[in-house]
Amino acid sequence: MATPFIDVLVPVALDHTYSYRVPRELDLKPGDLVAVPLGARQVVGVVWKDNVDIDPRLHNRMKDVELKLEYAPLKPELRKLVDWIADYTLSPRGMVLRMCLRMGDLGPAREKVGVRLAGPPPKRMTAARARVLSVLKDGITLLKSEVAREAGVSSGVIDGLIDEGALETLILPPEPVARPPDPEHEVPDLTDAQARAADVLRANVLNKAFSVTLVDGVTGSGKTEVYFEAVAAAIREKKQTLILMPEIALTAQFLDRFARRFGVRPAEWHSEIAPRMRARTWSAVAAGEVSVVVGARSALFLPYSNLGLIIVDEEHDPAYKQEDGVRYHARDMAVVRARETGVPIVLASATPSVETVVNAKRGRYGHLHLPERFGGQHLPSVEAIDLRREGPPRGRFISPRLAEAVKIALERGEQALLFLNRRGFAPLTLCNACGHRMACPNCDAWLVDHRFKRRLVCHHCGYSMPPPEQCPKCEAKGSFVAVGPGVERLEQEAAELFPGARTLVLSSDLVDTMERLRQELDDVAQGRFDIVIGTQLVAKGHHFPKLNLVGIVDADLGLANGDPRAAERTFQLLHQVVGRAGREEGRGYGFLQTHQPEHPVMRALIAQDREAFYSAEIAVREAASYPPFGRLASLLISGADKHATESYARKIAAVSPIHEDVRVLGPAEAPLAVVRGRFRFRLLVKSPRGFDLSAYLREWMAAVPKAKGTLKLEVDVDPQSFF
DNA sequence: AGCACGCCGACT
DNA sequence: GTCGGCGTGCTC
Repeated sequence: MATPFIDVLVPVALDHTYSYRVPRELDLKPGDLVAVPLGARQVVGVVWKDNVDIDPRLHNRMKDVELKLEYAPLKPELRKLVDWIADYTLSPRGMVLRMCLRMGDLGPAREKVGVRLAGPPPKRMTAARARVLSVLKDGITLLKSEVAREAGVSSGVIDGLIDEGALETLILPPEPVARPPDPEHEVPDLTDAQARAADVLRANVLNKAFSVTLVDGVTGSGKTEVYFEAVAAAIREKKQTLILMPEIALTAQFLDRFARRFGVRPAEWHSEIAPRMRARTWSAVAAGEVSVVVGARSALFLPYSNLGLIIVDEEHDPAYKQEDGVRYHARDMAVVRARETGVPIVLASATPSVETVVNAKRGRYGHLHLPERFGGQHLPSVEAIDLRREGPPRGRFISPRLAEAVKIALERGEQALLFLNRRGFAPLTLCNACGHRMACPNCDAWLVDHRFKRRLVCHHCGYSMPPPEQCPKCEAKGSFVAVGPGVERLEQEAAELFPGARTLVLSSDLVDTMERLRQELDDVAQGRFDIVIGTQLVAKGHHFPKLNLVGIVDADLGLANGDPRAAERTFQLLHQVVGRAGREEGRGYGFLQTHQPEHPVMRALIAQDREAFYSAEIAVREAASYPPFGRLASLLISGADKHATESYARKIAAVSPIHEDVRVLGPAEAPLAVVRGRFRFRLLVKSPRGFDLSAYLREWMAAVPKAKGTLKLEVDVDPQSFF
């Protein structure tokens, strides 16, 4: 029986559901997708509750459900996830639902028209017509455009043949979003350690219950091969698998790797999928027609009809944290989704996050360790170059020892990678006459000199200006000097040190399309360059068979910023970069240029003693009650006026609920005190592990005066970045 | 007067 | 998030 009233959650910034009347002819149940009027518009929402009681005061305001959409209803597990994430992150439930409903526009499906032979050949035969008929011989059906291309004729020739009745047209069914993967397509030979790990994961999949397993192994140890066996098991069980990847830049080559193992590419999901494909993928996932989805964090919110396994690749990657809108960590929410759905989840990384390592040590997560590189490869040997004793000459950034090592590598016909996580030419432009530093007018940051683009650029707000002819302060002409290195400057230095070497700079601001980047990475892999100078971009994915030497130009960069996760991030990044060396031929070498070779991060990298780093870092976290030994939340208060912002921040701090377990620190100026012309203050909330920080924050937020004017308050539970 | 723009509150 | 209402201030 149709219920008279239902509650609908709409994808807008509202935490509460709205009630609607149900027209007699509609039968609606929780999870159903409906179109409802909202203000002047119509939106797609989801029935959250049926048979609801209505506040009589609402009766004259209530509207009717417009229609029910022909999609599978959102399952209870996904609706629970929406509620859970909204509750945890203090976001409006409607905004979390919105992430589930980003399904693009299905619109009227564009029909693909195929043609095939029919009836007698045409009366007048021409060479062009004969070619068309021969392309279509044996009665095969091809797309009109394919026939035109293969026969080398214009579509007019084909249309003519259709008009005469020699060909007939038919509407082709749309290509499926993804063909079914074949779990037996190319079963790999696994080492003993890999096979044992694969057995455990397969058993977890067959067990069909919630479990978390860390698969932990150095680059090249075959983590992917191992978890592919779990995926194969899920496919055999007719269950869907979600494989989360930190960035879309990585998915392209991953899809090929998947295709080698399973014979077909999986479905793909990220922000750059075109609307029509999005819509088709969304409904295919909901209908259970897709068995494996590879995607960025938003793929977590797809309406899987039959989810049986989740994989989080590179689980430590900071890109999993969404920093705007709903602030959630996709790895953590994936664990929640696995729990809500009752399925296994695999976290894979060569350098797992400290949180995950601690969970594994405590026995909450299973732990599979893959100790060795595949095919007997060795890990690169790593040495420190102490910049205090053997640094480069003034104004140079490549030390003599590193330069020598690069020369030797080049003589051997090997490639070298110089890693510097800094875009542009120089991070600071300084007037030699008066000491003036070129700063961003909108942010608390220096302008970065980008010589290729001939501009000074702010990396926080995008402001840019041409390099000034004269100092804006003392008006001296030609007095500016570049201070510090960026990748562009390294290229200049490399050109002087290694004349004749073919050098490529890889940096996100120099790449315009993913296609181009892929091409360049491929060129490197093919050995068309001798020296690669790169930022973060080169840390991931692609492997370069001829690369044997990695030089970290400034290993200390990133350690100095006072972020509690700085050491972990630096370790993960440098480990990953150094791991680029020697993956295929010979033994790789890594050099760390550092001012602090005794730092635990450097020591662990040099001794190849990962465990030493984790124990040191875990001890630091435990002593400071930092995550995972305590919990953090950050409140960022920003506004156009410094005093108004600070006083609002103080008001917020003043109404924080008193709780013996909770400490509220601040307000203090945020590390980047001004961004995009907005002043920023921060409050930090510390609580013990296991404390319900969300409930505490909700109680607090209820007492906070509403932000007026340009003031803004953002809450971040489990913040990852402290800028 | 007519309208562009920004701020606010409501949206069942 | 998005729209409309309303006030402010500027232009034809």
